Amino acid sequence: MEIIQNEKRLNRLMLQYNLPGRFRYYEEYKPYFHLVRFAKHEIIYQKQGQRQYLLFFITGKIKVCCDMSNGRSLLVCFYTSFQLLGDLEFHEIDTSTTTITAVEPCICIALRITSIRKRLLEDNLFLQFLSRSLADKLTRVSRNNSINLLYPLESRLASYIYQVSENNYFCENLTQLSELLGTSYRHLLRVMKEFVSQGILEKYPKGYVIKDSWRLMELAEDLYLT
Amino acid sequence: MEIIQNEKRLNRLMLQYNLPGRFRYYEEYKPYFHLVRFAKHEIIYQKQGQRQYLLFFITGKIKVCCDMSNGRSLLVCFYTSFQLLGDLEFHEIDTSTTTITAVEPCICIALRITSIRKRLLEDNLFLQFLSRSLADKLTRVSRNNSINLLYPLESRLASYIYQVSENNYFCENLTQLSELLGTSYRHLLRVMKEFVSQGILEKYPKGYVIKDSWRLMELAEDLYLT
DNA sequence: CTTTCAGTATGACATATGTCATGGTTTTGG
DNA sequence: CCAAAACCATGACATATGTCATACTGAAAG
Repeated sequence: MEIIQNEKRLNRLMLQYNLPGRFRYYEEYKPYFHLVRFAKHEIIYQKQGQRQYLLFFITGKIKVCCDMSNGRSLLVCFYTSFQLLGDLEFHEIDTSTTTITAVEPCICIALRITSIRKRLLEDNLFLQFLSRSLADKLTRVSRNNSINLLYPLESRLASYIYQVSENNYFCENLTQLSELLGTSYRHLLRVMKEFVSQGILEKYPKGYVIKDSWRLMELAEDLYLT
Repeated sequence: MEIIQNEKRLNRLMLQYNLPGRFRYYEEYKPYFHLVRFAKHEIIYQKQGQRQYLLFFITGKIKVCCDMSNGRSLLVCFYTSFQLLGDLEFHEIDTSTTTITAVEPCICIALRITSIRKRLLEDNLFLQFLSRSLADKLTRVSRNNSINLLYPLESRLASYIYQVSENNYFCENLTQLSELLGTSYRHLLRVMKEFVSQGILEKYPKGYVIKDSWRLMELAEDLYLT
């Protein structure tokens, strides 16, 4: 996380995304807002520890994964538009460990909450926002789960590739990806090959090129969508 | 939903479950609290419409299902201990439609919110509670999803049977159940048969008897747990 | 430069699950 | 009481997915 020293831009963004309207005591918190940037692949949130910040995700793309007790990690969803991050962690629930990673460079507004946490608990505008954010996520996650259960790997993989690719180029560690999608490496490879033979992807020594972006989207079945 | 006219019991339960401590303006809401009972199999929450109540689930057992756009319905989880119901609906999100059914007779405290909704939005104690409740659910649902993805139907079915059975007797509409578990009727039958052949269940003309409750629990893998 | 290791790739086989056809049984509406 | 509908049951076959063994490759470490 790199802090961007640009007061003007910070203020512009805060207005643009209506941050003042989301806090009753906005003025009090003002000194604790910072404009920050995350590099591609940088980890934004992980486990405990990182709880000193609440993040307002502004632009870029992030990937949310759920860390399992057996050490595995499963994809939950992607976000590409305004979101509150750290809402779960705000409640200091330890049983949940999600890891949020920047898929593309991201701009966020960070609110350092260590010293204002107590005050935020009295801020009903903020609490409404927090609660609404959680409600939205719950809705989304429930829906995604159902789709996960109902559709084959093909859909999840198509959606994943569609979302993380840049310039129609897809290149990721497939071993890790199989973990993320909750499947076996073997099977992942099979489906990748299937995509290739269907002319959706084309294999290169390093990574794949998307040849039929439209078809990929069709297969994705609205999964993991933002 | 049947209202139980028993002021004394209502007050006792409200104290026991610390309802006064969950609202800043508790006294204002007092006239809107009611003690209610749901019969076994009665629908507690469904779609829109039912939003005039917030429910504090006290005793019994309930089943939460997610209604899909294609008309299907998928099991989300069970609850057997204190829970807030209607938190999602409180935010008036239409995309989410969950149905909550009483698996066993239930006692709840209903709070009629039609006239106090606005006031509740200013009640930061309540908002904290609401938000915390949503955070817990989100955590749980994420976890269950992952398990769903990682374990075979066997686990989900075992957990389901374990939870809805009474006196070691299990008797439900298997066609509906297959829908609920996101699988095919055929496959459900197969696994049921498997349980029988393993001596976990015993088939009777009407329903099944659990012979090996312990094994069933083992198979359940902590799924759908409360 | 060689060894090691992580990542890639593939075949063979097993298991989990879905689909379809078909028939039996029970419930229910008339 | 009969017919229709809903539910239960099972076989055959297809597809989705997992497991294991094995081998190749390129990059990192010594």
